[in-house]
Amino acid sequence: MGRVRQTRLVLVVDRPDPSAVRVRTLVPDAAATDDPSGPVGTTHPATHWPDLAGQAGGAPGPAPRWVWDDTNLWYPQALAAGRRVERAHDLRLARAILRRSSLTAATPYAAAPPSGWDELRPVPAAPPPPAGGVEALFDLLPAPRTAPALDPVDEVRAQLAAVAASTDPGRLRLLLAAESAGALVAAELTHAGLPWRADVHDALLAATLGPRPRPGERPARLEELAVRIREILESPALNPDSHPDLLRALQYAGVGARSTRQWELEKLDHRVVAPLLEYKKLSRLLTANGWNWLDQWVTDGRFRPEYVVGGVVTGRWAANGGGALQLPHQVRSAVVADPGWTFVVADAAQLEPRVLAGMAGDLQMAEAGRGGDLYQGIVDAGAVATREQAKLGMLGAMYGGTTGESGRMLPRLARAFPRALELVEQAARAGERGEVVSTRLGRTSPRPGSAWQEAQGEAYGLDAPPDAQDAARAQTRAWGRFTRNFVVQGTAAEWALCWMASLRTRLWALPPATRPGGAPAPFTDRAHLVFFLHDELIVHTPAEHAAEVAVQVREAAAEAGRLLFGDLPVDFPLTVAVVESYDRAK
DNA sequence: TCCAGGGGCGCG
DNA sequence: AAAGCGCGCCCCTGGA
Repeated sequence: MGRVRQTRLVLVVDRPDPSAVRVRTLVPDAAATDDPSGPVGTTHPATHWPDLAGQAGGAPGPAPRWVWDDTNLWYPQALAAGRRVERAHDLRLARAILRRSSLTAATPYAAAPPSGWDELRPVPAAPPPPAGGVEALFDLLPAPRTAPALDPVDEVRAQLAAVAASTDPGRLRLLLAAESAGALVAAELTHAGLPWRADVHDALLAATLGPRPRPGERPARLEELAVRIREILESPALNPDSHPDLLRALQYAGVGARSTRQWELEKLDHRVVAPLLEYKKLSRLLTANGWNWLDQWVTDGRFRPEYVVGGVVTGRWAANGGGALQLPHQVRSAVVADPGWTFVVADAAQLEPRVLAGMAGDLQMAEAGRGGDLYQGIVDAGAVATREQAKLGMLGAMYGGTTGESGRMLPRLARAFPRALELVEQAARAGERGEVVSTRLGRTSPRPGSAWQEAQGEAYGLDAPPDAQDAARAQTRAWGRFTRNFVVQGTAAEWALCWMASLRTRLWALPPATRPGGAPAPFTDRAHLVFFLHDELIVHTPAEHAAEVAVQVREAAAEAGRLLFGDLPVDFPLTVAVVESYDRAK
């Protein structure tokens, strides 16, 4: 880009003592230059930090980048007070990346002994305030817990220096920006919540399980099934929830089950199988997403899980509470847009193999994925005969599968797409040697644990037991499968972060609904993200803006592709659906 | 009575 | 059809 960038303020916020919030200014922005040595600017004593966020955010020129120890300690309060932050740098998340990245391995930052910054654990996001009570409630929110000894100005300078001294500052800078943007999105997702119709959910449960039972009792439908199972197995005291109990009863009745797993039971020819599978299915619905779940997780028509950014080793998000990333398709009909609003549900098609094509620079695979269905493209390229074979084969390549149809496809795929297949093979070999691997942007896998190392050493000692070598070999392969998958899953997670970060900015530029809501609405008065699931997201939007949102979602995906892979011609097509409820997508 | 771990299953 | 990767959460069991 040829244009001159305007200086973006970097504002470092912390709470050195309980009575004051301190905001210090660093210039220039980390994104504009690698120079971390700007002077420390003014200090603003304050007790009401969202006002500062609001003032700084309203200043002319580019919005500042806020630097803080942990997004969850600062941002939920600002959101509750109606303030939106445009850019951030989360020191805890950035540190976790930089301390382990192979790109910074040669820097003093990576070599330094552990400090208090390494001990920071994710904190739960502050729960959103109940509707109406915002101003009064705000000052009661707990104080941020920054340890006084940990100076965020020192830390951010050290991080910027590490990035500048790394083997690829551009990639790391993008990764840190994306990770922090993800932290903002995660806080906003919790703040906004996923629209959830408790009445629809309750009706669904009642239709499937029977009316809500008294605490401690089984719903009627489930109880009927339990009775039938006991009759068929002639085991009057059987508790079908107890695996050992159930397995014993199955064996005693001569059913021939080796476990109580669904797919094992399905293979058996016995009249207990049908009611038992039905019982397990309904039981799962009841315990995982039944009335208790509804009571605990849905309030004011919103499901507000807590997302844990970087909670998975690969860089994927995890979630706490409510099983947010495991929402069964069975209950998605309860996810209903508000009146006058609608959902735009977008899903990145075959994200992981596309990311692999990009990383490997595999132009043949990129060509196979041009525009449409990558798996069909693999068939059309003549590599395999059917779409299902292409899918199984690619999954096997990325997960390390060796058996069955999946394994049989590997040689053909390797012939057609040598670069892509070679990349995952290399990653697997590195893992088997105990080495680390890295994603496109530089997130690096952990080293195997000490138990792994010891098992490797012991297996080849003089007095090693005969099966120690087998066990060690199995562990070796398992770690290879992990590193093989790490590069793909981790890079896909980076793509998704860039996608969301770009979309977040684009949605903010859209107009508010013509009929705004009542409560403070830093961003929920217009199209906004309400759900994220690895390669899929949901935007809740005023119905009149849905078409524009669909355009922006696609453009954000294209932008994410360019950010990760530059001019390499890898497409990232989306499946986009404009729907009133989540179950109507796909 | 508490808690770790296994079995199982939901999601990508 | 599960397998090969990554998760969270449920129930139950068995040991402290």
